[in-house]
Amino acid sequence: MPELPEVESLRRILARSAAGRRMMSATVREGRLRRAVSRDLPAAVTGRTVQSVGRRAKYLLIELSGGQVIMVHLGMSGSLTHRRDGFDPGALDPRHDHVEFALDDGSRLVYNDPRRFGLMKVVARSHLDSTEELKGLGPEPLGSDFNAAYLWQITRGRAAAIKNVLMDQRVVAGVGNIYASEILFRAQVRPTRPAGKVTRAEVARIVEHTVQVLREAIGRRGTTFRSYRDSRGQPGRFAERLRVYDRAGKPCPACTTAIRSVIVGQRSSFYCPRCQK
DNA sequence: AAACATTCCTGCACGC
DNA sequence: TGCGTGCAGGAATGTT
Repeated sequence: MPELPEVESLRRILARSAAGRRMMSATVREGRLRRAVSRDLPAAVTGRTVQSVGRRAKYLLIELSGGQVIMVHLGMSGSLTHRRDGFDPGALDPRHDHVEFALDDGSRLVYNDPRRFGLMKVVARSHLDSTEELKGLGPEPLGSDFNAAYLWQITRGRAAAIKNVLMDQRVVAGVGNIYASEILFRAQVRPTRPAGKVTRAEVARIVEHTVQVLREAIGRRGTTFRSYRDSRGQPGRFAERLRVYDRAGKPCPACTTAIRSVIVGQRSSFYCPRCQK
């Protein structure tokens, strides 16, 4: 489930464990991701030192000496693990260890992605914000630019379902399918509601719970259903906090009515027909 | 065996 | 008409 909380968790762990380390080599075993990994990548990063690790939306940004940044997106099924002796790969299949960076302390950063919907590229830091990937992104959901006034204004007149708008990365960057369902449950708004018909009070609740859900998920290092692992190889622990996602037919934690599932914008969505209007 | 955590692209409908 | 925008649908892929 690489949505924002998963990527932010990776960032925090890597910022502690990989910062200051020098990259001794990079190996691309399988470069056919969403876009092909450039052949120049190993040469561009070898010998560089990891200065810091950032994030924009669901993109992880590994900042290197020399002004280069490795931009990583985990797609649907990707993970980036920091491995040393004794590392337990958990559910990760070594056949999908596509890219590997060897660090100067003998540890390795390994990008694993079964479905290969992810992305990895090297960009000059000065050009980061003008890349195709980042330039159209909306505000960070945990930043001050994402507020009720903004969401109110951007939803007016829109016929699309509120859940689709919330997941539109140009509207707000980082909310994916799982958290969208959870946010709307807490905000008591049905995922199918036309965005333009969501009231002021509801818009305010959506913003409030977006922040609350994402913060809580970051605190639990994300959500794991199947193979997602954080950079230490551990599953995320937000899965046990999910109130509606993947719980069709089970009782609503608030009122015990059976949770329903519905397809919105080709993505499965879950809601309580009683609590959510 | 149908479903799926992501993004990107196409094409249609609509309004100015 | 032509252009921009909004929106829906499909595709990429391997696993369970």
